[in-house]
Amino acid sequence: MKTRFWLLDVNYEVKNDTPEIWLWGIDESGKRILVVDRNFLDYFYIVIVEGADAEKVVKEIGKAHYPLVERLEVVERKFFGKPVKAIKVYCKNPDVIPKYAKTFRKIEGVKECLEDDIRYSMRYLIDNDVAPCGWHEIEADEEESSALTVRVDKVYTAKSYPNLIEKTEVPPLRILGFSTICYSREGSPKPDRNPLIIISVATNNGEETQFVTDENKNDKPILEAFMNYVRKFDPDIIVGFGLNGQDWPYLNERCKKLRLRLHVDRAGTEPHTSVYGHVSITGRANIDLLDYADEFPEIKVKTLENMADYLGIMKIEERTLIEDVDFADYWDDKAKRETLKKFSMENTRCIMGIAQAILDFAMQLSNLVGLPIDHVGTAAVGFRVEWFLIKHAQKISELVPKRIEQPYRPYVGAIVLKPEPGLHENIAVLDFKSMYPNLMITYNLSPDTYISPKEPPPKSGFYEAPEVKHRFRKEPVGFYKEVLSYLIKVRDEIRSKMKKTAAGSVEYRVLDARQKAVKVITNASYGYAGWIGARWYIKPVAEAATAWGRHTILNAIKMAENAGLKVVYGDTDSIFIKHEPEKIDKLSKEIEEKLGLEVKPDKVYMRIFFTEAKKRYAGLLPDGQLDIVGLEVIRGDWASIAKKVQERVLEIVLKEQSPKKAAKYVQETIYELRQKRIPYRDLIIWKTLTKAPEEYEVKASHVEAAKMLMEKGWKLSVGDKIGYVVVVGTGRLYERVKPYMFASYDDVDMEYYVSKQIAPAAARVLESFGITEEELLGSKVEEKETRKLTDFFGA
DNA sequence: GCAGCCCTATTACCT
DNA sequence: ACAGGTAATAGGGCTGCG
Repeated sequence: MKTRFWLLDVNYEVKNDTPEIWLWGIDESGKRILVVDRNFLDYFYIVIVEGADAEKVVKEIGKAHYPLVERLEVVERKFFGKPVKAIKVYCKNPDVIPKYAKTFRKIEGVKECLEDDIRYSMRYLIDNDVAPCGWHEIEADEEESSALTVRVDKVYTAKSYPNLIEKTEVPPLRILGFSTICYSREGSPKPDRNPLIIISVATNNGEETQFVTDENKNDKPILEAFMNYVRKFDPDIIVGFGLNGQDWPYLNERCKKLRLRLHVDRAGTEPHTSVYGHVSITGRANIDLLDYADEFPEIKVKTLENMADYLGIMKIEERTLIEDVDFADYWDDKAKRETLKKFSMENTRCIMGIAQAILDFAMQLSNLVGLPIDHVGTAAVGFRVEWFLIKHAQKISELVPKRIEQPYRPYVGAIVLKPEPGLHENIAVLDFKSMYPNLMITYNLSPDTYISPKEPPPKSGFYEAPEVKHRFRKEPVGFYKEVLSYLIKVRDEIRSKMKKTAAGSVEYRVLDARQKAVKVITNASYGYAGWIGARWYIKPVAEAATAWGRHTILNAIKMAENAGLKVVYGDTDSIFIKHEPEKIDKLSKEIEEKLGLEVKPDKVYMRIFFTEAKKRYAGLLPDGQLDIVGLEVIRGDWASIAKKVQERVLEIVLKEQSPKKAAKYVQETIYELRQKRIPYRDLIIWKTLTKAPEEYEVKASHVEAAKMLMEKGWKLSVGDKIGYVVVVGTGRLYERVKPYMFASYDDVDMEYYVSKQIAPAAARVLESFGITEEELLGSKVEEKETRKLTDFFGA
């Protein structure tokens, strides 16, 4: 019978050298199903040396008799666009492939083995055009009494391969979110000594539950209760914040210690860490929302509360936040324990809210890229692009290259113009639409169209990049060009469909998530091309893209100037010019005609302020919004107080055009700070630990703060953000810092924040208007104070 | 011993 | 573990002072 299902998760098992693909899905009636497919043979390729005899290699392998080789097939494929002869080696057991590939490489006439590094489950998805988070139809028999002990409504045996069907909707899914609190007085909790004291769970049917230990902090019962709850609710998706790095490893270890089996999946196995460091829970999708925090660069410190605040789920001001250091105190103090419980439940509520905001995107990304939803989040951008490419390579018979370790060789990038410092009125921004992807399309820049210097020019012609002189065939259409054209076309289609869909409807939301996913992959394509870790890395491809980019913008600038439009700034693919609508209109048309790339008039600033520096400016938009770029306001490594002051200064300067008023405001804030009336949180400075503390060549504040945390038992790792404050004392700056949780307000050195935070941030703007840092430094305010006193005494 | 200079390490931004 | 271009701060080495 035919069955239609939406694919949630995939895994494989090997039984007696026979592999089985397990497709976990939800059918149209909402039943949870498992389809077992035993029909698909795994394989890899042997590439034959040019001119060598493939049949001879086939015979050679046959002679040695490899029992797990099922079949050999001589095929024609392409490798970097060039035709190659290859042998497709079908194997009974996918797990022997790496070993066989290694062995066969040594046979005479064999150039190399390829695609032996593609996992069986991914191979299955790619070859059969099966997409996670998408609908499929399959011919399958129901197993009446399955021998499998799996938690689903129905088990099927596949009789055909699945067929992709067009259907955008997502079936109703059961979603469970949870967060945990551990008890520790010795720094970071460790599973062998510290119990879990609270587990807060919520589900998308509105249920909220807390599992809280007794006075003895005996967590065995609550762990059992939690697992029972999960199995009973039987979620399709489990969400949390920091699940892969924190919760699951901790739960795993803790259960081991308590001699419990961590059983939360649909097949009776334990959660296990898999590719890209994601934790896999068989039959369910385990989604760590922390992985999606990177999609929001505005969130500087990637914490649950910051993310929830940013997404408008729960405002920080409306919460009582409790630091990890204080968990034990809150628990031990009966009066405060309820606050801790409330905090924990709120965390889970935040998780459910964020999940709602992100799941559509995650599903669309998974569906587009082809990686199962639980992998796609943990996979770095480069790998997402790569899987999308691999999926496409299969369709055009292009073999997937091996990842080769390469030395880092830098190349020249984009052009940035020096701005015309100071204030400007009515400035329009003209942007090239997706410049790099479009350049790659226009000039057919691709790994498979590149002509190396030793090759003769092809008859069908070639494009030669300016400056760097790299050549690319005009024909045939390159791999990248094909993929990028498809992405751009699809995104346009989605967006026009969105216009016909009611904004706010479910379909609209899904479409919007889809177009965002497409955009993310499109925009990352140039970066991928220049990434030395890329399987399809060919430096000249990226180098030619930037060369054409420089050529394009320099020409655009020339045209603007010839049209009598002064260019006041520009960066990579944008030019900032005086807003003269008719001239700009004409210019846009000329650029499109002569340079073959689309431009779009972007913003028009009523007023814009440029510093002396590139990449740092602030503009006032017609709706009164400030657009701040590169300045301290948007940097995460400045104290909030300095950022707030600078933002207000910019607002006064741009809206009221009164630098004097701004200066006065700065002096007042400095006064407030010295009076200790500025909240402590506004004085914390956050910096990322980019390597292990001992690897630093020079002493640095955040590293010293990190060391103090580690000494007190806190586990820190590379990538963590360290929050610290500067305290009073002598010596170097790094000798006067403390992790913010360890210092008190009275320790803080206000003069540091005056002279090294507020003053420079404000002066960055105000010095353009003749107000120096010294003037801001509060001397006048102090004078006033002193004068008052002298006046008093003098009277 | 330290101010002043210059260079480098470090971080986080822009497109 | 997508690219290069850029700004800004603090550390650290060195010179030269007296």
